[in-house]
Amino acid sequence: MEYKFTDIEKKWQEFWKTNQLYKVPNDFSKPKCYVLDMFPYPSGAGLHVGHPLGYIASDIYSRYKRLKGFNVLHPMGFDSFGLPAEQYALDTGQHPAVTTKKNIATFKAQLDNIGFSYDWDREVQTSDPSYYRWTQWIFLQLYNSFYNRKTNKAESIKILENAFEKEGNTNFPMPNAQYTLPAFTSDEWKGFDERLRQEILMQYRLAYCGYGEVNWCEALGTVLANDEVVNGVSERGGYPVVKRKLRQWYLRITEYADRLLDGLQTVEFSDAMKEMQTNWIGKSEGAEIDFDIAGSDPAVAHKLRVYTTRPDTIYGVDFMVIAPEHELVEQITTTAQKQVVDEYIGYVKSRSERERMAEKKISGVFTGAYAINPVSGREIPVWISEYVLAGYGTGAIMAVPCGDDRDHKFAKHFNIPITNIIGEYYNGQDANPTKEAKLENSDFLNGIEMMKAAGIVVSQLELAGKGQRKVNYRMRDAAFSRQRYWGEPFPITWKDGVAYTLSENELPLQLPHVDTYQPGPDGEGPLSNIKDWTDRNLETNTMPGYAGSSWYFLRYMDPHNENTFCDRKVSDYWNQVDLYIGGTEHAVGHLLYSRMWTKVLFDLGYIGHDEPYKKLVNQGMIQGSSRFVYRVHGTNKFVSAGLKDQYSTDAIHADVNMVDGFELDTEAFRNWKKGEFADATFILENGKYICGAEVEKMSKSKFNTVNPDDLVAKYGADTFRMYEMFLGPVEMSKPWDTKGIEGVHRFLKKLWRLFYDETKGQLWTDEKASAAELKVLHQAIRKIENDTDRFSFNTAVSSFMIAVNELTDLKCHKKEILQPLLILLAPYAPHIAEELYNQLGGEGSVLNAPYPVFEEKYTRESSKEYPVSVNGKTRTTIDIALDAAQTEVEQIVLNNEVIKKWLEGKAPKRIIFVKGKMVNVVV
RNA sequence: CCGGAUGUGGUGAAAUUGGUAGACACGUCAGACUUAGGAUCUGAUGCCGCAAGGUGUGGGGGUUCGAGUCCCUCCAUCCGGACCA
Repeated sequence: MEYKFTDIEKKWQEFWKTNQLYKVPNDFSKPKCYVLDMFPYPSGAGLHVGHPLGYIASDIYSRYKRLKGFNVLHPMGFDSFGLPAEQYALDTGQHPAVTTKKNIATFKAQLDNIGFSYDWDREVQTSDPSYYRWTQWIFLQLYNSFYNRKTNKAESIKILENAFEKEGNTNFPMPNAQYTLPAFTSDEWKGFDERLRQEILMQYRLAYCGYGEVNWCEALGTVLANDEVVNGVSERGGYPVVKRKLRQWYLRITEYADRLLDGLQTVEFSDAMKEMQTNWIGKSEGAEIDFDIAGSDPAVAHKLRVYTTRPDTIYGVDFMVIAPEHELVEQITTTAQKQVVDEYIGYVKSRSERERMAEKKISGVFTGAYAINPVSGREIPVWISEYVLAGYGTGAIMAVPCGDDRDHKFAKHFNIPITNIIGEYYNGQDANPTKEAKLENSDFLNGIEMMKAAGIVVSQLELAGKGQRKVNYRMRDAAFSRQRYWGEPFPITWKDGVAYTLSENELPLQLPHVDTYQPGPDGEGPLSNIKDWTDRNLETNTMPGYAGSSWYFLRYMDPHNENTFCDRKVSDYWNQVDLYIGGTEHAVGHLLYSRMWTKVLFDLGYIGHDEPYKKLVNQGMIQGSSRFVYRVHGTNKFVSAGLKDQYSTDAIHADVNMVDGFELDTEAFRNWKKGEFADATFILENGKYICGAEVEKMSKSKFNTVNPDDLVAKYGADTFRMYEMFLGPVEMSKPWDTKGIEGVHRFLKKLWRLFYDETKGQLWTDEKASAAELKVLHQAIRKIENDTDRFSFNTAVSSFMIAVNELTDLKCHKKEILQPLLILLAPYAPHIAEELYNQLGGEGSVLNAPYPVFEEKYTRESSKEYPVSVNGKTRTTIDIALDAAQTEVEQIVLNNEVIKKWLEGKAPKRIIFVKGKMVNVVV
């Protein structure tokens, strides 16, 4: 009997489906394990071999945990709102709902082909009204909450309203100090009209509407989040992005900065990932210091407030720099300098964000004004320069050229004298940002270490009322609205400029059907073109892509609940995602937003945990390995890669699927692209046409995509699964190479031959296993269990191969050995494992079999022990090297080889002995 | 510039706490069975060398009885953040 993988896989996939073996009950009596993949955006291109890498890893782990007796939640769904579907709709007129549905069907078929153990009953689609109903509901919770800095958690906005009524906002300072009315009393509050009250409350809400500079992308007609902008262009499409003021919705994620930072201590993310999130949050501790402007009327004295992380360098301040957009610019510029300042500001405005980032030219201009150092009383010139950013800190800095590189370059460029406060740490050539120097030229701070001085300076400034400690974050509130159609509508109506929420029983607010997807007027979204929508005064923005993905892991737990987004008892049971697998590209987007939403839902008491993911594994990207053919310029001749230097050629992408390794199938090439190259002639080397190669991103346009369906058809899903794992560690990025898949396929065939012989048929027996056979089995159990536990799937696959090789050598066909081996294999190659397990007469499905238990006694070496006396009858002096933990040696176990040598007269000179085990004998 | 990661045969890669480097597989070579094989099996395969032997984990230095693994330094590649005071 042959290994007919296609029949076997079809048979068992149907069996699992009809018997609902993947159905996961919310059975609270069993220990749980939640294994989650980042759900895909169902693009029109379908899956390529890069996608399933993480899915296979998580599927193996889920099946493994299931065998270990856990109730495993391993769901899949689709992040089906998003830009590409809408872009496609704009191009073709096809409704996003239609294309999305089609794409999802394709994805599901492709996924099922690989044999994943998803419980499709729990599938979620973010664009489904029964799902986004709850996205809208959670939005309302965000909208109706504020962050109470006293209790350090989100609380109902009603608590805030009551407080305002009683005592004004003295105990609840406004998070956004830029607002024109930062403080008010109880009486004032009572006097405010509805509109003003609502406007004030808006300054506190966790989801709020405001005007702000946003990243506006003209080409996409929409606003992008900071992390969707890469180097001044849009991440998707690479279109230019400019700043523009628009009415926008935001999430007040900045209030959670500290908790998002602290939470990282409690989760198992890679150091790289934690680092990225930490950098994105960008917490820095320092001080705000007020400098008076010299000569100004004390009554209206202009204070210049700066932010610094190094208050200890206060005596080294040689000049001040304020951002060109700073509000004080106009007020402090002297008449003499007015013209040059205006010119400079004009110049800065003419430069795009991109230019400012690309060419780091030193530029700036003196305002004519002087500030007074609040500690030394020294008068310091105030400059304007674009290297100071209006959006960070206070938009103004105190420049310490001897300690900061940018300040130093600026001082040198404009010939500003430099005060050295760090002695020999400063060489006159380059700034030195040391924190270790003992201060000089710093009056009462002289001789004090910089680290200590910082505290002293801040304390003194605080006493004098000229400064205070201040923590700054680089992270901004997240823009939460898009001028787009294909997203969740906001459950908000507008009346007289005041936002009102829909009531919960009006949800879901369904996305209306439209015939055109063109943007509305003034950068508004397509919804503003719909009369019925605008008549109802509904918000015309929609939510961004990350809205639906910020909580989907909760919906999987209780997907059909119509009373709540997820029952509290159910979320308490499934709790955190035990293993989350996905790419690094979501490091600062999705992962931060979903962490914030989880914390909010936790604060409001809807769930019992405040970090969504316990452990995160980042799968590497599978790149494409492109192939090129070289056409001799201006001809129809193609020259093999090794000879191309002799000609002038153009490189053309050739489809990797018609190349075997590097050798081109020239016939296939002639038939490719409807015969575009039908008349091609080839200049071969050694009778072959060799292609050039390059590693690139996997993409259809580069003809380097490989469809998993093709590989499954040729080798079977089990081979495909194991091969993807065999490629290397899941975390590592690597180019796809189909070549080695034969080896894995060969392994499965070899395994099959332990059970069946083509001529003899069934091979397995009920004989008792030998010690050698048991040793092979138990070594395999130990290794594979261990490897699976630590996600080292590539070495686990190797261990299977070793075991099967050894059993083949031993001609072992014993059920006692083979059956446990199949259970070990079931997570990796479920179809063949199920088939053979069944053939052996295993009870029920291998999916529910008990995992084999490793017993050490079977793996012990059976060697004889030779006690050797060292202090008694010595035949020679032996030097015994011990490791630190070892204090004495009672017995040395020598192996036969050493004894033999000893008897030949080669006495050991030194025996190296580590942790009770002899590791080396120096003869 | 800052931060993180990686660097091991022709190739993908192994090597739990420092303990025989290169497991396992691809590829290659030789052979067996075959009408044939892109099936299967056996053997060889880091490099230099006919051999004995030498050498070997990006380069250099160090700690150690012993270093792919730890420390210092330099180089290369990839990823992330970048005028954040």
